[in-house]
Amino acid sequence: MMQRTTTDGARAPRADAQRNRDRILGAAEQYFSEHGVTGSLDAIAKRAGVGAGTLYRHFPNRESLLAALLAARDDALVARRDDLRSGSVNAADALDGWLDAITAWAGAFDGLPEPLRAATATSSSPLAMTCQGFITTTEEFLRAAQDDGGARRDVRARDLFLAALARSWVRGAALADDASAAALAELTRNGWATTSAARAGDGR
Amino acid sequence: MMQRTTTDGARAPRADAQRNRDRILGAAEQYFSEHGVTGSLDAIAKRAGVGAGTLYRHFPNRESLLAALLAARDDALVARRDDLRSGSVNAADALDGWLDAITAWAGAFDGLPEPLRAATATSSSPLAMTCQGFITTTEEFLRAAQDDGGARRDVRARDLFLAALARSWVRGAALADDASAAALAELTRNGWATTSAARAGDGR
DNA sequence: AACGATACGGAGACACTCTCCGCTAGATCG
DNA sequence: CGATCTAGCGGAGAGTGTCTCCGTATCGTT
Repeated sequence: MMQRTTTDGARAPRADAQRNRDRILGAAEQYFSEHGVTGSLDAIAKRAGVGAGTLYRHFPNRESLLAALLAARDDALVARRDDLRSGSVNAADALDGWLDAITAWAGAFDGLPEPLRAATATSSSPLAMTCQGFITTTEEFLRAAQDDGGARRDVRARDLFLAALARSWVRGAALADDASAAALAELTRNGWATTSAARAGDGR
Repeated sequence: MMQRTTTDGARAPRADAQRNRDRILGAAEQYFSEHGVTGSLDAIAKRAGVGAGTLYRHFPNRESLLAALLAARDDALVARRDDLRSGSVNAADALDGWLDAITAWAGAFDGLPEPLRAATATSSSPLAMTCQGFITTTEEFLRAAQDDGGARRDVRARDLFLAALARSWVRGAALADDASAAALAELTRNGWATTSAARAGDGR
């Protein structure tokens, strides 16, 4: 019998490898939830019942582990995007909803915004692709809102993405009570949305 | 001869202690500038030519070292505050200038916004007092701008402070080119300003 | 059953934080 | 100017975490 191959010609993964990978992801999900994204990787390996070497072979560094973890959640965000695309009467509301979704997503684990920001900068991290994708989606929503007259023309999607990340980052501060979260959400929306006289001034 | 005492009766610090303290601060300033605020404390001790114990006696943890470092810069920020208080025609511009000053201040070292945010949350850190002071000042500027009709009434000083910190945090991302910094500045201002005052005058 | 290929595990090298305590060297007093 | 008292020094080392290396176990195939 021929060995099973993946579509791109690589050999199928060994059964135990797949099992370990899943265990690690499960343990990591749990551990990061409890201790934030800076929790000990060795502790995750131990919790998963594998050696440190196994963990690092599957995920060479913290970022790639994080990326794998987030990949599982991508679906939810993509679904949200589709919901917003089809279900919103108002392009500005859709953009707003999308930015909220990103903010929530970036708050999945304590301390997550930091590596996400770093990834957005380096573009050579496993997280970078994910971020880039979401920036692109943000671009679509933004353009629609702009064409609709609901968003200022001098705003860039990348900056809105960063602002969403930043909101999530601030939220990590215990001080940022719920009121702060809401306040910053509104602050941000006021920042990009057009109001009656939307003649944006020159930025000085 | 009487021993020199400080005003509150404590004994004057020993000469070498003072010298070492200064050396540590100098080395830390340099090291943090080069490596960001997460740089190795032991390396700072070595660069300062003192033992690790000496460093930790003077500054029990990273935050207190940071706080001492920032205290030296407080003067500049206070001066800026006074400038803005007296020299601004427009209360909104003054607030804007103050928030810019805070953003710049929080960007003194790479990674500084993170401990500042944490300090703002815990209120039991040496950095917390500094932050609290600046929030209070922000409150003054904000109130003036609100009374002047230049800032929305539903904005809180604390949130503006956090937003300034967040801007500084985003700036740490290499991706955040200069355009992003300016864009976020404007985004923020549009967020809190009333529409009539949204257009920045000579905000400096 | 036998044999590669693949993956496992955990010891250990290295880095960093922070403490402990014997000793040094300022400060003060006679 | 010693003598003495003690604040302050330094660095070894314990604890924790990251990440690698390689002998060994296991999988999948023939």
